[in-house]
Amino acid sequence: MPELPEVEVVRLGLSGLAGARVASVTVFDERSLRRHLGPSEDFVDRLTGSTLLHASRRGKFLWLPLLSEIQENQPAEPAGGPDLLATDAGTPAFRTDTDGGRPREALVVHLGMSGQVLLRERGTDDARTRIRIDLDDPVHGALWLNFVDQRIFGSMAIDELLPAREVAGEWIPRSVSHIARDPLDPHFDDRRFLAALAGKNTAIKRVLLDQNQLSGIGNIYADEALWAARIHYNQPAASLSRARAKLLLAEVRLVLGKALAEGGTSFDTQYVDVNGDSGYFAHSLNVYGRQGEACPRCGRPVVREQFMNRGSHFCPFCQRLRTRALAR
DNA sequence: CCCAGACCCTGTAGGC
DNA sequence: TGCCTACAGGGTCTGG
Repeated sequence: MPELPEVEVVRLGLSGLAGARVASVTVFDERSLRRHLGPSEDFVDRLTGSTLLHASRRGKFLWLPLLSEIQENQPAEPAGGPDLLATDAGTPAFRTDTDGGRPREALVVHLGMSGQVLLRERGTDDARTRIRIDLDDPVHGALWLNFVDQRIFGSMAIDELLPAREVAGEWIPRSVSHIARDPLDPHFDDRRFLAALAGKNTAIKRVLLDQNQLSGIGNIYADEALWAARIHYNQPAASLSRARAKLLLAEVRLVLGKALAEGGTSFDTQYVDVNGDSGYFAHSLNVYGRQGEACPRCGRPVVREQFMNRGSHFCPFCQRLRTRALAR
């Protein structure tokens, strides 16, 4: 179940693809294009022939900016020079806009529950490959990028790049622009997040999972961070003291950072990096998936309850639901 | 606007 | 052995 650390590992694996050219695209299952606005032919046409640039990420979404064939064939604008239009045959025309060479759109990837991006030598198939991108890479040669997704909650799409809100020169796909920054992002706004918490009467876990408030956290890391901060998943967000909310945010950062350092969580073959290797964070989990086992802090059994159509794992002793505002 | 819950999707595990 | 059901949950959408 890829969350921020897992997606970041995939992003790092894809960053080496910068400069690779898309030779061809095959869509085996159109359901994997659910987020693409337009038919699959449009997806294939816009991707084929373009060059991939280095991968970016916002929360659990990642994207590879695309340089189109047309842009590549255009000569660079002369520095400081006036717009030169063709005056006779054979003289190249230059674009008038100053950022004519920047990527206009990107290949957006979301792994959903079971998505994998696997880089293989050309000709190496993977079971349940929904989309294949055939690449010519200047360093690695002929590659297949196999988008594998058992449950098809993930997707690929081509989307327009827009300027990011807070940071000049940063671009983000339109379909991702509503996703909040993740808590490890240097531009994450702590004060704004804490203020949002104070204004929400809903359960704290629901807020942690709300990608519009802060991104990158899924069910696993929500449970782990709440356990570390000793907060019950159903505690109303607004009932947390500011100190308690700050502690929770710090624990979120700790658990995400630790998982990132260990290469992401893995329980089975559901999550793998671009080489198909698993992470090792599963050994570090304190409550997730450990119902019935001893709480690592107090020794009492960990409990699993249904919440938001998901399992919530917690220690009923360490994480008690409090009806009055938390003092500390 | 805020909030809660339904829905999508399929390989695997477990019961009988 | 084989059939059946329950289960996993990220993100979007709808309805109150």
